[in-house]
Amino acid sequence: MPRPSLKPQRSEEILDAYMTCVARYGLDGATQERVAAEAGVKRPLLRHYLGNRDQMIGALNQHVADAFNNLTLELDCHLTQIETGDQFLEILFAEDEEIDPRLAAAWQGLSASVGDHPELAEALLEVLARFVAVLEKFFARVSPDATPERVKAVAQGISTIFLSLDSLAALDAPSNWRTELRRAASLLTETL
Amino acid sequence: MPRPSLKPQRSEEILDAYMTCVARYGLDGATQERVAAEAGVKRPLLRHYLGNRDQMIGALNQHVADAFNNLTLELDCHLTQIETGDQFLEILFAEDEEIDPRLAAAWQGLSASVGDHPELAEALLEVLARFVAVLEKFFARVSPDATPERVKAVAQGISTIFLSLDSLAALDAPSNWRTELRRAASLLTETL
DNA sequence: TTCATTACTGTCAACGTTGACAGGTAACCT
DNA sequence: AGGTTACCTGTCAACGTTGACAGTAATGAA
Repeated sequence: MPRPSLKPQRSEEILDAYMTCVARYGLDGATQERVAAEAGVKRPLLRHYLGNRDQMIGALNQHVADAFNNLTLELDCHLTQIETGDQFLEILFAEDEEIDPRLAAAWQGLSASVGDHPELAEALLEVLARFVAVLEKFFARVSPDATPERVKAVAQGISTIFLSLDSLAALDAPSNWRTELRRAASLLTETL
Repeated sequence: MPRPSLKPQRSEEILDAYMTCVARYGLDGATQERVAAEAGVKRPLLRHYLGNRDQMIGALNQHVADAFNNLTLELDCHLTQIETGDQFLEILFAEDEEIDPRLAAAWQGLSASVGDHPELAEALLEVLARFVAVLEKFFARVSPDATPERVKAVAQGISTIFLSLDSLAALDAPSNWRTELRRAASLLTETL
């Protein structure tokens, strides 16, 4: 019968290119032309697979949310084998790209466009909430004596620092800023 | 002789409207039409006073930098009369708009567009560096025993948290997130 | 009053982005 | 081999944003 559909793979590829562009240029700056170039396809294919712009944005939102949730799940998994805050930061701040650096940037790019696309807010919040929750769970385990409020605050603070890392990198900030932020995160963990 | 020039005032008004729009919609979303509407003038006037789009962006960058530097200076001034970290956080996290909430948002909006406008990066970094430096000076004074590295890290961490506050607000994050971030900042100060 | 200068408006052309679709090509199945 | 379906490209129209400029109104000085 028909030719086999590439829709799942192609959609994934395109959404990944889209995420890359959003991480780099923001949602408005991620034009279909750029996305197509990044994905190595012609522009009309974007429409073919993902529909019009609004649908593309919706799909991207889902894609970023899924990717972020995956990170959260993996992290959760890793953390079960870890006993100290510093080991945790070793993972979170690893330079070796174990954590996709586009994720935080894309998250920021989307959240910067909430003014024009209010429908994105909910998913972004939920994704972040899950991330924070995993951190919270971890800290509650390794620091059972800490009050829940402190644990919450530390988890929230480290999440915020984590999210801002890549936007600072985009500014070509001196590299010691990253290490100082890591130290700040470290200090937070030590308060537990 | 000539009709008196309104250039200084009008330019200021327009740039302020521009900052508002950038804080809300990002740089790309802040179209001349929106800025003009926000400022209550016709679009061609923007060009009349500020030139073409690139020049407008340059002027806006300067405007935001000036406004942020003013905040930094005021804060520096306030801090000379303050002796504890918590008093400081009281100012920084005040809900009563003592600190223009558009500032951090506009800063984020600009820094999100660095991919398309690399020339913005330098000013943004410098502005942030000054802010951090003021915090650093303050903490070094009230916690003279703390090591410079710790002071630096705390200042950097709190700055990052401060900058991210308004973008979370734009997401309609539950209000306790703000209080948790404040608590995180508070924990940071207590490590000194 | 008249003149010089600036404030402001109306309007159109140029450009980039998106939407839409016709038509060609490639793969799979019977 | 032929038919069916999906992949992919070329192309044009519509829309929004920006650039540009001519022309009018207002103000203060000579």
